[in-house]
Amino acid sequence: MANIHQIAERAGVSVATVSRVLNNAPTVSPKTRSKVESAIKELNYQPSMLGRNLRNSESRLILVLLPTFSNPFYSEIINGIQDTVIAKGYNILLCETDSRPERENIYFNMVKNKLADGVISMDPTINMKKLKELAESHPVILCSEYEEGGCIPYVTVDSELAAYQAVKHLIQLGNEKIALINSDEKFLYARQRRAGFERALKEFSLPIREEWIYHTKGLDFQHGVHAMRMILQQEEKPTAVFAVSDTLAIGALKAINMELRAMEPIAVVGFDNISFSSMTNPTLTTVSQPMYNMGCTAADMLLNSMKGERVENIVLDHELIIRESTMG
Amino acid sequence: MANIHQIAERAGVSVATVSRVLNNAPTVSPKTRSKVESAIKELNYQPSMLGRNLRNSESRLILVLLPTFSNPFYSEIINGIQDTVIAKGYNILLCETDSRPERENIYFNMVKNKLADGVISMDPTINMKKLKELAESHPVILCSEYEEGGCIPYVTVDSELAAYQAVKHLIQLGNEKIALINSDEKFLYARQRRAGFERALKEFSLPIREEWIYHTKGLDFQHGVHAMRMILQQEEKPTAVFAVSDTLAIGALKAINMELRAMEPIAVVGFDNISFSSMTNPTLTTVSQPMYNMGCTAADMLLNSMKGERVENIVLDHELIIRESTMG
DNA sequence: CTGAAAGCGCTAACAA
DNA sequence: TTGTTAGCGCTTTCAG
Repeated sequence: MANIHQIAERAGVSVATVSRVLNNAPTVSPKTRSKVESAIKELNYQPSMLGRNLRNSESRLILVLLPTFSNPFYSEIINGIQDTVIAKGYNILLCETDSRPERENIYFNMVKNKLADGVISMDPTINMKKLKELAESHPVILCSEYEEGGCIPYVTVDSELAAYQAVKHLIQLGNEKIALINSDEKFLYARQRRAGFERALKEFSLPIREEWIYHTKGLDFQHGVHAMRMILQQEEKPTAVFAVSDTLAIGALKAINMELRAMEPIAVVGFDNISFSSMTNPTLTTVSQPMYNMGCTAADMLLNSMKGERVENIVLDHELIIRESTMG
Repeated sequence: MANIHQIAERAGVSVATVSRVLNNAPTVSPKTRSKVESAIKELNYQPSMLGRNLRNSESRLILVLLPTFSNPFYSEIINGIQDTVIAKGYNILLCETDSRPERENIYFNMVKNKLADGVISMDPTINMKKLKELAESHPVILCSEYEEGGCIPYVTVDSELAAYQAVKHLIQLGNEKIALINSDEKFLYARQRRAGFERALKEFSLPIREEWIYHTKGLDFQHGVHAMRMILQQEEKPTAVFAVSDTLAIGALKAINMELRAMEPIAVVGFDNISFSSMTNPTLTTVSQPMYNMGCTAADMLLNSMKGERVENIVLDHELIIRESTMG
């Protein structure tokens, strides 16, 4: 692969002029420009990103941290991020942390090492302390999961309100015995969704029964299946269940289908509106998060932050999508 | 952020010695090493990847091309790739082409520009001509979708055989009227799966009826729903359907559930064994592809190819997973 | 409008 | 065992 010197030689100009042509500098005469351009064509030259990046001290790479690829929730967000940054000449370095702390270090170093110009984290399991440290000297945006009162800008939805509305919907349908399938409450979203759940129950003077609250160890379908089974083992069974993730809700639906064919149906509400949620039987009532838009927003915020602008936190709108799983 | 000169100065050594410590060269005395190491600690130094990459003329980044994030099939493969390359000190640059040719160019240039050291393509829509051109001078591996008789090494499964076995399973269950939901036959896997489908029918002297073969314009659930609806509009309805992707099969299942509650059940077989396929109602019989392993294998092949080794094509084993959708 | 030259941060050949 | 130095490929100031 040719380098800039060979182009300069071939075109009979200096490397500076080649560089100017490469960067569309206005101060190049048309004649010189075309000489350089033909040299570039003839030698099939591509400027090296490595050299350019070193000189400019930027990589034009955005690091995106996510806990796992297996939850489709993240796929949609990534779509939004990718479309947004590509339009600005950036690319994404996608990193699944798998909730493994040793991986975090690799990624944080990549940023410190200048291999990435900024970070979007969607990982609730991330080491906030380290991330905040990184954020002091590098652009960082939190997407979806965030930190209350923290100093890192975020884009998210109002989980508490969304959960409240979801549970209220169940109550208004006549359900008085409502279970909650939550994930680990070390995550902010889990605490918020639980708070919304409790607010709705309290508003209607319904008791909060701990035996109907189950905390899963993950968000896979199987965790939802297991949670629902545990809840169904209770002597008194709930008539409805709110799960904090569609994946859990879909697992719950499966467990209900398997174990309760002869019983009263149990209403189910999920959270996220992943594309599967309209393919289940029954289709799933769920809180729709604007995932694609959230990705775009996070990317815009990061790009602005990288330009040195101050960015504000953003809370996007959600929407309760009512489908068959709460229609008896 | 400090650079190597500052460390050298602080430690009272030359930059070469610092570099040696950084790269664990054996020819550094323990005393010097510890001087350098404390300087590194004190200044909180991280070597710049930009400088190192330029010097070494490598980026330690692997470009992974995939058509879309929304098919979970790819997520699993990516897991395998990521785990494998991270262990070798590489990272992945994940690129969704969305089947947009202009994006392809961006990515190909990244490789030519040295921003990526090698490519794993899982994108059936990729411009093979350009990819082959790239492969002449850069390491490239095809994963899942490949080219028969082409020169780019690949890892895949035997789609024809898998499809044959899947359809044979349907026939042995007593089905004689079997529909095929295929994607666009410009894709090799689609042609191969159709060939397997036809081989099974022929073996049992069953006619191939074009009105029961539907080609979708994509692999989303909705395409499966639509395809099944079209097939169900036929005067004579099939008793079973083979879909070349779980996403399509799940959509088909949905269409069947919606439109045929009172009718004979229609058996369905999918392809991929995505995790959602055990959550549907009924659970989906499907061909399991070793997705994680395929990702690991592709990554290993690429890494070897980057070392200059010759790599052989690999065909991994598949397995028919029999679930409720073919059990009446 | 163009060229010479410095330098981004690092590694490695060579010399000592 | 360590230091000096050239140079990876590029951009950009400064001088002309």
